[in-house]
Amino acid sequence: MNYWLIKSEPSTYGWSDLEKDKKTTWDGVRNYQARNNLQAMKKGDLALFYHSNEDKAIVGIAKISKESFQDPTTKEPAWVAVEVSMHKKLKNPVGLADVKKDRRLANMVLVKNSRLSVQPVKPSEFDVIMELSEG
DNA sequence: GCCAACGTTGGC
DNA sequence: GCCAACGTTGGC
Repeated sequence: MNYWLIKSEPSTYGWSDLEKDKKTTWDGVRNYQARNNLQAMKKGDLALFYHSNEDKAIVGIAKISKESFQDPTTKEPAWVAVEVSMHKKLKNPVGLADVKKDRRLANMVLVKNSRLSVQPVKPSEFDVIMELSEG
């Protein structure tokens, strides 16, 4: 089981949208590194759901419910999408500032390469996020 | 709204 | 194959 972090601007598609939809197609990724991460996702993997720009916080956990397939928003075979389902809302959002404050998370991709929209997360990092979300 | 960081494009 | 120019993302 692998862990990931997916980013979205809440005004474009936020956690509340996923709660309403229950599941959604994670498409529109046009970055090779992010694409490679999408392709590496396995059914049942968990992904932290991060709100960029407005919130700057991890707000929930999504579950990969369908492994990578052709991105329906383009004909170019280079790009793929996955389907994610609503899994669990965090008790408390974990803000970017909280992540940066915690020494155990100093090497998170979110900190090191904040622009990457689909990131791998280490199990140990995932555990720390869970701990922080408990308040 | 600004700008730094990063990725991509295209001329040479 | 290098690198300057440009566009985009996202934190502040």
